[in-house]
Amino acid sequence: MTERKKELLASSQQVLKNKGYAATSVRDIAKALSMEPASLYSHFENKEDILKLTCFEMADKFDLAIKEVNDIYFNAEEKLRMAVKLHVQLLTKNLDAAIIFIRDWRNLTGESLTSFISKRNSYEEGIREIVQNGIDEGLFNETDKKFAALTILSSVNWIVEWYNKDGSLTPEQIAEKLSNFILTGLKKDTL
Amino acid sequence: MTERKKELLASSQQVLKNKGYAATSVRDIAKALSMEPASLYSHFENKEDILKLTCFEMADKFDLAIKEVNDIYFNAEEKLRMAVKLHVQLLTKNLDAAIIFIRDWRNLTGESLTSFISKRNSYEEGIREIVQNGIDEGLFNETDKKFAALTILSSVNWIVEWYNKDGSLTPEQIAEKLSNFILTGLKKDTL
DNA sequence: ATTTTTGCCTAACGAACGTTAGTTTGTATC
DNA sequence: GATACAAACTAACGTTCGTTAGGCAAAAAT
Repeated sequence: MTERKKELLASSQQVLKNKGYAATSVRDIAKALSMEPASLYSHFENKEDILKLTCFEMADKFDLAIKEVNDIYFNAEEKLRMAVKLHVQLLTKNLDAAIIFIRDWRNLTGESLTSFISKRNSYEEGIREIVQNGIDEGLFNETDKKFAALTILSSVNWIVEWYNKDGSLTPEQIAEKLSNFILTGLKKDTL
Repeated sequence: MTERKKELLASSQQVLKNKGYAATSVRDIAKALSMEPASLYSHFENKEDILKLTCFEMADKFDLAIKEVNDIYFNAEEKLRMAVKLHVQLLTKNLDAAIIFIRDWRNLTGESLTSFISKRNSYEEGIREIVQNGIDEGLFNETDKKFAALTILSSVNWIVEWYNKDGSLTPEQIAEKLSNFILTGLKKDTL
């Protein structure tokens, strides 16, 4: 991908995240790119191509991150903390793309959609593995792995709804708070 | 609202949840209702009216539920468990509407949008209150209330993404699992 | 110096969009 | 039997949609 294309993709994402993929027209995107609608097609195959590039670029980054974590000989708590930290980093450093990735992947069609879902499942499986590690190590409660993985992912992904890079919390602080919450919950330890 | 209108609204929601509000055309909806597109306008003001009715009907139900919970003299743990239980019940008993409510409220415009957001904030504030109760009672860890409320809500709302009424978990079981997770997290109590 | 490629343009296509006007049909009410 | 109302219809409106064809100027490659 050329520098120009990356630049155009980033600007496209900036406008797509506002109203969502389906409610944003090619003309809206073109305006944000300061060009005529037809000129878009010199860079992208079609409208969905922009969505495809966005979703798969993010999916690939997450895939890489979870594989990295699961290849390391940490204990489950350390693995989980690292997975959350990397996840939060990916979301916050690519906030526009992340918002589209999380909200608009359903608008993919055909093979793109099925392939995206399978990537997503494999990431989810990575999280489940960590939970299983923790159970095997006697560190985590015996639990419904699928349920736990989904709950973890939902709370992590939700940060794109409120994260503000000018806000008071750094991505690192968010990751730590979130990890603590996932690991120990709200309740005080009743010794 | 007449029975007929309720029935039409329910069928509209069934089709809207599939592709999302923005990607679903009035003609799609009409087809699901076995009528001509123009006939829709005998019952609804316009397309957004359907979204508006859906979002506000759900918002009102949640509003009622949280007020009910916060008016009861339970301790914070009981309040939280009840809030989660009611929330899960509302989502699962109105799954089609809930999916639209959660995913598509952003497509509201003008006064509807601002009013919806304010209702949403007030519900969120209700959850924050419960967390504050728990802190005051010395039951919950001193924590970032806003952060905690958002994390709780994200994990609860996420169930619409995987809940299946023919699945193995009843809404009650889901609510209990979720409450346990929120309260105590993954980690085993280390006595 | 000439050719090729790139990046954008103008113009326009056919299709789909949300919506309106006016009409017909069936069903209660008087 | 006449009247009123509701719920659907047919037909079409103007707009916006995603996309294509073809051209033109500047930059890069030969």
